Amino acid sequence: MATTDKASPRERLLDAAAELFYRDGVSIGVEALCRTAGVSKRSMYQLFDSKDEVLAASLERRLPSYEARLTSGPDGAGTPRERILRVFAQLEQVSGEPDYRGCPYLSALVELKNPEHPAHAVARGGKEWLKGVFRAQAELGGARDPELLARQLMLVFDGASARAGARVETLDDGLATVTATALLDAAGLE
Amino acid sequence: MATTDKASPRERLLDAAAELFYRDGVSIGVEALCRTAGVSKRSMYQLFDSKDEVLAASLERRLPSYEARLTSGPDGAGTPRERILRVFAQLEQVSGEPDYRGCPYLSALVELKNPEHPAHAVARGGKEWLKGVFRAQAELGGARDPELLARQLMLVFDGASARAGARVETLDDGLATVTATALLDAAGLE
DNA sequence: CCCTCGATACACCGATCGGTTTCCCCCGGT
DNA sequence: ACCGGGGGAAACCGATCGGTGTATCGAGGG
Repeated sequence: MATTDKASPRERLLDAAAELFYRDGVSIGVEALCRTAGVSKRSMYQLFDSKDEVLAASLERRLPSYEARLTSGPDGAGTPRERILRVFAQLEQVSGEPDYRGCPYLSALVELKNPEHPAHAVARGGKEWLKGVFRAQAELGGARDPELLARQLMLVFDGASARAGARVETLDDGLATVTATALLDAAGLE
Repeated sequence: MATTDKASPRERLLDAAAELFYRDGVSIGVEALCRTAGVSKRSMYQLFDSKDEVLAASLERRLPSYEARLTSGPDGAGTPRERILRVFAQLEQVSGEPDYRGCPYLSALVELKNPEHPAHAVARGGKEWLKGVFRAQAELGGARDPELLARQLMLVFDGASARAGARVETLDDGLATVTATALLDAAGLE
């Protein structure tokens, strides 16, 4: 197993949590979590206060790689339009993988109806970050209303990831990029 | 209680299930469900084969009113553009209610990761119906690519409902209608 | 009047939930 | 060689999970 080899118990727990939480939803049991992480329940509970904290920490840990993947490409290069469209192209690409289940942060927000849940704030942060990226590029590109454009792009991004993850839509024909492009054009982005 | 008065056990169960499932997610227990429905577990299990079937049936039961609400307005009237935008206006309106938690069918699709779940098919049906409405109006309105436009509108609809339900976005300034309008224009709808 | 049938209450099933505690082993320090 | 402590295995906690078995009740129809 990839997550069972040599790594600190903390890392093994966080990796296993990210995977199981993503695949099976919030209903992972502590038992199953610790079993696949190769860590005893006792150790888990002295590393974290509760299962909820483990979930929050696991979402937080994935943030950097999540952000890196979405904004990947020839480093720092490209026009604002290209940078924005690259996010949607990445989404289209990853959504084709057979075990794709949608954006983990959106799933968390939908599943954790209680906004007080520690993981809820982390997920909100992830979403806020992406919106910030869109907004910054919208400003750079001279969009008429950068904030509005960023919010519109988030609708498309979350709608696309949710629908693709639920297998009621397919993105591999460029649906997301073509939709985003229409909005960029309408917003007057260069 | 609204759902506890006089109605068949079946109806009381279905109503309670719709409410609890929507408010608390898939994790409602059979015990709590039956308690709030005022129906004994024994009765529930001779009306339905399993809890999953109750959930599927409750989603199915709500379909007609769900469809009616989204397409409401001066009956049969309006241009295709107006008919489409009315759906988004309705979404914006209902999303303002304090206990709005997003489209129940999208939530079901996200929470029930297993596509074999009986409720999964029902939820897919609800989504397919709305897409069909969009497509039909897109054709009537002479859109360049009705199928594409319908899929784009679904992205916006689901993104908007998910984000509003998760309280990371607010629709009351017309975000959904303005975004849909941009896509209608880009698609060449009359 | 009685009898059946639908519905109820409630105990019960094994499994699992999140979380705690106990016991023991092993490893490092001296 | 000895001792201390951290971590793992597993028992244990009360609660709840989805689901069933049983006995009772009450209303309606012959």
